[in-house]
Amino acid sequence: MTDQAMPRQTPAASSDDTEGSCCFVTKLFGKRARNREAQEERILAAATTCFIRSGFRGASMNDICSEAGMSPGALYRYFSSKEAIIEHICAQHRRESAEILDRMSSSNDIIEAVVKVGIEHVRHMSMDMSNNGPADASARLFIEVRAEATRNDAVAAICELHEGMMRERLIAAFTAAKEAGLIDPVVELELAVATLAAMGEGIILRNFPAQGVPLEALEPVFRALATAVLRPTNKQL
Amino acid sequence: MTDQAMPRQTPAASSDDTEGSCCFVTKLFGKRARNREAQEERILAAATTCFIRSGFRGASMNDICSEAGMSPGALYRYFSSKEAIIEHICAQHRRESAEILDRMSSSNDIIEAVVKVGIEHVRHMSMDMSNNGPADASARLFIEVRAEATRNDAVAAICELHEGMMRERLIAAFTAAKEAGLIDPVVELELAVATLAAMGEGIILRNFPAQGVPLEALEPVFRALATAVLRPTNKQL
DNA sequence: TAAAAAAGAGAGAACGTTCTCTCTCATTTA
DNA sequence: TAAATGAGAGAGAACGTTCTCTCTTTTTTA
Repeated sequence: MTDQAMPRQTPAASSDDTEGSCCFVTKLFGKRARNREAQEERILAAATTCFIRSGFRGASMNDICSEAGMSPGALYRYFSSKEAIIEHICAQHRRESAEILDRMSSSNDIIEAVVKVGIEHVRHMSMDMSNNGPADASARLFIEVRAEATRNDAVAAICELHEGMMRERLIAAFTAAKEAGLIDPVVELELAVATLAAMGEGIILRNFPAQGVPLEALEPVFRALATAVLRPTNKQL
Repeated sequence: MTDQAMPRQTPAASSDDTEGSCCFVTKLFGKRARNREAQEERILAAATTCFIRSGFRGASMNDICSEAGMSPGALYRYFSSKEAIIEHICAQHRRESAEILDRMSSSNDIIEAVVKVGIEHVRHMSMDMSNNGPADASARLFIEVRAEATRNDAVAAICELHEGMMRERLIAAFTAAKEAGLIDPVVELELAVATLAAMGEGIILRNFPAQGVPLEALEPVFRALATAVLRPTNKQL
């Protein structure tokens, strides 16, 4: 099965050149620069679609060109290699995952905060409609990124970078919660964080929402597991 | 980095033709048949090594031939295509995972049985020395298989087959345990099985042993999570 | 049992295709 | 008009697979 061809289009032809393009600012923020960004995004979106459909190795540059409605000559003006596109997409995906943690509430119920972040993470992975592909596109890409990381050092480094950030962020929140008496003092925070992360990723990997388990059903599961990990001796508050 | 070349060898040259080759039994069980099996295994082992190193798409048939010390002409006598080798290896890997469940004890402590199976699963995935590759070779292959299953229908069917068997096996054990009063009556067994499976696979995905978390440290984690899932209201027995 | 025929197994060159990436030249934009 | 942009042919390597040929082993024939 081959990729759908798209009619080639010159993006600047989309006729909204209302903004004035004056002086040297044009160099950095003018139409040219904006167009370059738009083209890069177009390529990345097309590549993401192709990679989800066929994998990093399975999708060819021709596939990506067709999907983007662009010639190889044009595409290579924006990205120097397929590897560069892969790394860009991996970084983007891992960054988006990490950013979910930034929205974690610092309320005084650490268990509920963890549950909310877990659910949010699964929702983001399994019900992403921003691409026009399958709902679980992001989860598929996640598996692909992880597989790539086992043999591609650059991708492994990207994953490690963002995972380290997530780990730190969680450890900080947990340390505060522990001091506030919201987490059992016997809990080893590093292991707890690793366990919760493994759980979340396992649920993404098995793709619960796509298998008929609704997000709401996942909530008590997350709560039970978070409680088991953070309050093993079951003291309330 | 390219694959190591191996000196070609004619397996029949290994001069142990002590067994008499008489009558029609030779046809099915004779040297020829045994040799064919040995060659198939040689190819599968080589392919596994290459696939772990470079992925299903990243490893070429030439890589596999070099690793097996065999020419393409010889290899294609045993497997009709690369796809056939991939499917064979996927089936083998998933079958081995499923078989771990067959050794699950039917003792009267369901939690401990689950813990043991979980640990055994992680050990099998993360500390497999049967290949001479990395210790977590099996875990890497697992991720690759899962990634392939998202876009290869044949591989997806293989995964689904074995997963269904595992699910049934666990549901049966849990149903018995529930009737014996070892599992909280409010527990939905399907969701419990799915949750435990996700946890196990998440831990394999994150590769705890390779990251410095020893198997023994994993035991209380598994126990806490199994308890949370199977006895949410925390009645003892 | 000895010679002849058939089948099996493997090596390695070669096939057609597809891959990533480059080059040239035309067109658009500032 | 100079610089930026894009189309598309295509180079060169690598891909999965097949082909032909040789050598060995087994089976059949005399």
